Amino acid sequence: MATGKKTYQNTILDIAEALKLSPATISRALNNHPYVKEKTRNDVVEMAAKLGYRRNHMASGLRSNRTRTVGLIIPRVSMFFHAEVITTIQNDLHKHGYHLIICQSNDSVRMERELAETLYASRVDALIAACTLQTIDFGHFDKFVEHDTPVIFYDRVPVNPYKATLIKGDDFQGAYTATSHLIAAGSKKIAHISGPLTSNLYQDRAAGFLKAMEEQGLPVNQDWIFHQELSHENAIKAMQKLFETTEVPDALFADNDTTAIAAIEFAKAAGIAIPEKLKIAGYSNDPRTAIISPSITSVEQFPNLVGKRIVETLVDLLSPDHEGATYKTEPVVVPVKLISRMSSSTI
Amino acid sequence: MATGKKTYQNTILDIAEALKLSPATISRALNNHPYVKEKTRNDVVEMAAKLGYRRNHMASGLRSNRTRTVGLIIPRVSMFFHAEVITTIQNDLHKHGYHLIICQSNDSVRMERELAETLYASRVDALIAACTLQTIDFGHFDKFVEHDTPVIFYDRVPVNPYKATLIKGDDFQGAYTATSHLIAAGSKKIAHISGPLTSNLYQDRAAGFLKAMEEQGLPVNQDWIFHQELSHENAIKAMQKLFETTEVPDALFADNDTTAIAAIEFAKAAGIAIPEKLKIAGYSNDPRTAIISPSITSVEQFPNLVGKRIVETLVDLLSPDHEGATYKTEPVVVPVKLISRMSSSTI
DNA sequence: ATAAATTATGAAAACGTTTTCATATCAAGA
DNA sequence: TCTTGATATGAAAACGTTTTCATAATTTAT
Repeated sequence: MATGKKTYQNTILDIAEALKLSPATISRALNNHPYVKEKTRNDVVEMAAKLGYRRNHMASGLRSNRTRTVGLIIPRVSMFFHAEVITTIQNDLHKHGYHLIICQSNDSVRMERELAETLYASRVDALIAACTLQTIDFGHFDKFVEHDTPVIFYDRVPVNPYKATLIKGDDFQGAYTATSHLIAAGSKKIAHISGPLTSNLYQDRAAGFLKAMEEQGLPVNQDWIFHQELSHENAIKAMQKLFETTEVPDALFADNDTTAIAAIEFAKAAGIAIPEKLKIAGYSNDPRTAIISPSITSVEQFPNLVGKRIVETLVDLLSPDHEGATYKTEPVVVPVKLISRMSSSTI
Repeated sequence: MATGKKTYQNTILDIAEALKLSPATISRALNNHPYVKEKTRNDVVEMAAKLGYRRNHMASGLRSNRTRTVGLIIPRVSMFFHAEVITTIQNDLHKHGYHLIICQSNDSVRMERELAETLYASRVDALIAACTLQTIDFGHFDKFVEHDTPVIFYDRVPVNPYKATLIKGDDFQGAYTATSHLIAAGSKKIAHISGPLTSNLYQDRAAGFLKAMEEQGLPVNQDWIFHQELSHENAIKAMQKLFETTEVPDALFADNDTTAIAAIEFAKAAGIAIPEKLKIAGYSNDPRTAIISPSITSVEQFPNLVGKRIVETLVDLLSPDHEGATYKTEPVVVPVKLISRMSSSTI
């Protein structure tokens, strides 16, 4: 009290003093620098623990120009798929001593651009991004690439080559499997409510759908294919269009579960029996698909696996002895799996 | 190129040089220090914009001992209520120039303790926490309080007085309203599946339930009251107990929607008509409650409002001209609202 | 045994800000 | 006009690390 002793947190200098060593040695010992005697390192680690030393990230980051922080930009944390991905990313990154700063674009390109700017200014060590569906120009990520900050895109990824790592679900396979499943269940006249083709996601799913149809020699009715924002309202509108004519489809492949749910609601209201008259498959395996009746067949995307892959990749790219480019040249593809439920049952 | 000019980011020194001023003045101008001439400030701000200057958080934080970062500890980001709260907190904090570091305890007290430790070491300017249901000892937050770092608890808050700000839903009112609603719909024999009484949440809801029953002069059957972890399995077990005897309840008030959903499933399987033979009300207004059939009456907690209140409070407590304690003495109570659906309908 | 190479440590600078202290300028009061 | 007090700026220290450079200690090669 009478002394000028500070009471807040112990620093590297306190350890140095206690051990009669220089701060430089303490720093080296704590950072696993090779040129530190085994005994010295042990002493330091022990004393650090004893004093309850915690590295000051700001001082460390200022000097070394590394923040041990990763930035994440996503449309919304409250979307089921993303919430699950984040859960894993956050948990796994924490194990590796990294912080995660989560930012939401609210599906606005302008916001996404602004957030990228902010995160760049915050000197994050790496950036993870699931872009907006409207993001076509990826210029706001250039800064990162130019300064060798790894960028990882997942879910919604650039269509054109970009110096970043891509991690995505197997959308082609998912759509192909779902469509094949509907066909195998006896459907012949299949409609497809898809998202906008500006996104790789929906391009791939559209291709998977077409491949399955073609493979089974089924005609594709262009009036039954919709490319639109996958909202509840849009889905209802599409259903109205589909069922206002005399010839109606006997199955629907929807690119997300919100659309599939809306379709069920519409069918119930219109007295269309599911799965007898109309079979439905959705995408993402949202928890709601298991709850609604009839329950909805959907494509599981394994968000936790996606998160795991992201962190694995990142840790590799950020490891001090990583060599070469700051991105993987080959996209990492995470498998998907069809979860079959009542909405596509044969009875 | 030939010059030693660095190309990375402009600093306060670059602005100083460009304007023939000292770095001190630049800093003051940028931080709205009163003793800076109007013209000077304008010049500085203009030049900063021109040079694309962005404050280096680490240098700033190191010197001023403020990180402009807020820590958040929650059980899981993928729970609907929390996902929504986070969405708002993150968006609003961002507007005020704060970063948010989100950490998940996975509902483990040990993890929660560890995360508190980490966030403390990270020198967050404030901490927001939604504790584990098992958290009874709040000692791991003492450090923050002792060092005048504001702590805000929401949702699950300490029962005993603690030098922190409490933000919670009106659980008493929610339970009271839901129960009264069931009674008004004609129910007389109401069961209650509640969470463990170690948490304020369930204490308040239990009290609200009892108040409503008492007020209407209805007897409370202790065999029909459960205090347990609110999982799907536990809910099914409770339902089995409730319906294995001759005298069965005609309504159920469930402390969360997972339980209410399980109850619906059980009732469907057991051939108990809802709402004719059994009326059900849940809690949280999870999206699934609107989807399932029959749809479930539930208590909306306005997560976005909770998030808004949290940030408001925080910004106030962190504002440089805030005086007095680092916490609010009175808890902030966010209103709730009953959403009436089919599961409690009178027809 | 001596030189050379390797390993281990310390001194001091550096990172980019904020802040204290000193000093200069300015407006107002006598 | 000269003080005074307020306003405005600058010089330099400080925050806690990491890192460069220099040097000391140790091992290996000759």
